[in-house]
Amino acid sequence: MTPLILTFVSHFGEMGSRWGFNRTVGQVYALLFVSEQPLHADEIAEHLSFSRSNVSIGLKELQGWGLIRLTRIPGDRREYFSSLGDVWQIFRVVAAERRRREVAPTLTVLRESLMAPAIEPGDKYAQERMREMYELVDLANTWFDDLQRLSPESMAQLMKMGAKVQKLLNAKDRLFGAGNKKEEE
Amino acid sequence: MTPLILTFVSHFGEMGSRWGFNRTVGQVYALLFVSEQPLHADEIAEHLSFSRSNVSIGLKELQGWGLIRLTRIPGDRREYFSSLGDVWQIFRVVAAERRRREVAPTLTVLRESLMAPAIEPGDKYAQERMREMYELVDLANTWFDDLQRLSPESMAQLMKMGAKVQKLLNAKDRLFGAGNKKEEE
DNA sequence: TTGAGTTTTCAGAGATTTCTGTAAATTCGA
DNA sequence: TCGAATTTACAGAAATCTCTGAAAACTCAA
Repeated sequence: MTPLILTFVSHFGEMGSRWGFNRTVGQVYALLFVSEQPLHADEIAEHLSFSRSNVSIGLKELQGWGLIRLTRIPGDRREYFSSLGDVWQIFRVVAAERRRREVAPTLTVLRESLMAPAIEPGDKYAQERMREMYELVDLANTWFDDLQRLSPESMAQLMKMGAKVQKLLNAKDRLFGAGNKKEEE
Repeated sequence: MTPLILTFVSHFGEMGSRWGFNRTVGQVYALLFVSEQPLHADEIAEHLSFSRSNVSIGLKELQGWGLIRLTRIPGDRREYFSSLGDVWQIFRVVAAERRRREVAPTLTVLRESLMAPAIEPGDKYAQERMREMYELVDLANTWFDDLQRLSPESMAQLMKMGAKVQKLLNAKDRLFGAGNKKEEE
């Protein structure tokens, strides 16, 4: 590995834990991301100085995330892996997976807590706060889910607009009427 | 603690690790979030069966995040804490903090790697991939930063619109011309 | 300034997560 | 079916993270 790649790979190892996977997984992914050719497990283990089995587990997890692709090379029995090609697709996969792991369970608990009867004193206030949280998280979650259906081009356009989207919303209100809830939902 | 609150608090403990803080911190925050009155450290320690010092550290971290507020009650020397009132504000704080902790360091490493000369074979390809990643992460990061300046009302309006924002973008292009890059950047 | 009430610090115990090496399982050509 | 190449499972070692209890530090009224 070149020093340039080493820096990148190490950083991804450190950040990995913040992103929901461990150091090994982060480094394996980073290495595949910047590799022009697909790599097999032994190459990866050697480059990163990890045990072969550790790499094996990491590769399995990355396949679980859907972030790497298995490639077979004719005449070679080993399994070769490469990263997903398009960064937008990676973005989508990671966002979807994090929603599934971080957000969905919380929504379930909140929903169940809101359905439960408020028996003891304090429950009613607690449920009010939980409802606020539920509504916001649900809204944001659905929104991201919607957005990821947009093409990369549309996403980029929207993002570049940044807060100017506000102006567009105002313009829309002027044109079509702000009070028309049907239009919005 | 009532069973309802207990469920909520436990869940936040479990999820805490996914959200960048540990079980103690998650539970302390959850408890404060659903408490009508501010609580002091001993109450929290007793409710959650944590050691007093553990709670102290947790409270400090939450103050670091800016998620709780210290309230002094006249005639009582103890420090009382309460959660931020508005869920939108909480959302903003958490999003900003995660960008700072998770995204900013990655952008720095990527930027530095892109500035470095590509010496060895493979570096050039690696830098190409890093550039793609940098551009996307930077764009998304700036976008979130922009968005959080919107009022909760505007945010809610935007979110409820979901993918329909696409239509608005198309309408804008028809009205003002799609090729006008100046408008978009 | 004192001292009771309160908060913070921190070393080490305990728990959890990560990683390795070995062994078992799988795959596939012959 | 056999056996060589490869992948996977898993028990325990190593590393890391979390939590506690005791003691130090701080705060404020008297």
